Amino acid sequence: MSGRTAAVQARADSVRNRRLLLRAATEAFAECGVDVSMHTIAQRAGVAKGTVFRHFPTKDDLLAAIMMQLLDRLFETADRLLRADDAGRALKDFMGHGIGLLAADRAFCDVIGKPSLQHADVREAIDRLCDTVEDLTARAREQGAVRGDITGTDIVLLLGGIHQTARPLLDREPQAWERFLEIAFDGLRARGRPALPHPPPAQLRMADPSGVSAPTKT
Amino acid sequence: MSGRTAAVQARADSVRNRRLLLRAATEAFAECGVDVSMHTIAQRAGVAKGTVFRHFPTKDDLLAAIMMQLLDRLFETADRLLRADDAGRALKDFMGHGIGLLAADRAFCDVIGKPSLQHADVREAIDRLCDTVEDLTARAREQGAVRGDITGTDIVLLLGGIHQTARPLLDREPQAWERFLEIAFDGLRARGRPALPHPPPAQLRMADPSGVSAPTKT
DNA sequence: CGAGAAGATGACCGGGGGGTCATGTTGTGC
DNA sequence: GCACAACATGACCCCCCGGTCATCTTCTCG
Repeated sequence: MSGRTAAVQARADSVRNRRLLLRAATEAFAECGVDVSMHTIAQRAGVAKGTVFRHFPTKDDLLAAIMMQLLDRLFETADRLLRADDAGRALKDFMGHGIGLLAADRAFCDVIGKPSLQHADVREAIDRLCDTVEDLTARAREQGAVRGDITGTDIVLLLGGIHQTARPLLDREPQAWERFLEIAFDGLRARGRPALPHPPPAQLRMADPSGVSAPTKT
Repeated sequence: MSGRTAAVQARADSVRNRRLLLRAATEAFAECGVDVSMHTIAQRAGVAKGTVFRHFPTKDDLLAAIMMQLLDRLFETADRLLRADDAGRALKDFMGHGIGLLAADRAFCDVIGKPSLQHADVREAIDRLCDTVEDLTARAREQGAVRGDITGTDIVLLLGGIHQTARPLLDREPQAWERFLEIAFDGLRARGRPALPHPPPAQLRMADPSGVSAPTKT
């Protein structure tokens, strides 16, 4: 380890291409969703297809690298809002943030939507995020901002649902989700209403329980 | 036209295969969504791929034929509920019906989700359905069952959204959507709340305004 | 500047999609 | 029962996907 630069020095054009690639992939995934082709991404980055696979062995690796950025940013937001005074406001702000991300990135919707075929990193990041949302929700519940039988999993699920509600309007009215977030949040308050007809959903766990991440020493 | 049977008599095995095909396609689309392959559908029907294309020139034709069945049934339900006394209850029942259909048929979700690349029949059927939902909603609004600034388009959009909310739980808890329908409906009531932050969405029109269906004589 | 290694390239592969068509098969009217 | 039209079949076409690799280019270090 020779101080600043690592032992193996990356070539200048390599790091340049990697940057171009990440930028192009971020944009392409956001616009087109996970089904955008590697060829398209390569074109938008101005490199050949082989170069993409040199930097990211599989499409999943590339997708995971980009999703991790999004998830990390969202996690930071959630973690910061955990320190807010008004827990109800914080929860609603977080939901707005999450829905905004979903509206701006089709690939993010796709990844959140189907838990299959994803990198372990991504799955764990989602789980961490869910944990933080659970805390956010618990605080809102204690402060009476939402009814007592609402869980963090409800909130996580509602993120995708509210975005989906406003999705057909995305082109013409990009802010329409605010309307449906308000409706949903009014439903979450709903003081004096009878108990909800279905029990609270079990917590979503993306990382499979086979002990991939947490070595339980068995 | 020679009474019961048409001038050109269809062969017995042909109508048999057509029936098998429609059954298989209905099931396959419901289970796998619109991306299920024509080969798969042919296999499940017990016929060769060419036979599928003999009965339905393109995949879109087959999909449209099956979606029309669903839409017609849903339209009948909506039309019947229009005659109910309790308009709020009727609206909620209709939403439950629609969400149940979405939960049971992946292709239905896909078709409703993306308005592009669809048959004109399907688009018109969806528009007709939207009109009826508008009526259902107007009655509920007049009876005070939902707040005054809720439109039929809100309801249509919420159908997809509520289903999407419960979708990750579909395998383990197929009825979970009831919970989120209750939350959303509480939000739709929400007496004494401030006005919603975003104006009511414009009515969704699937049939393009180029005058394909309604000859506006221009 | 020269040598060598790291990187970039795009033709190529196997798989799977929707759709076609020459050929073989079968139901039907006379 | 015969002849013919309607029908069924599956090999085939073209396209696009993710991924590979022999070949060529370019950066870097001495």
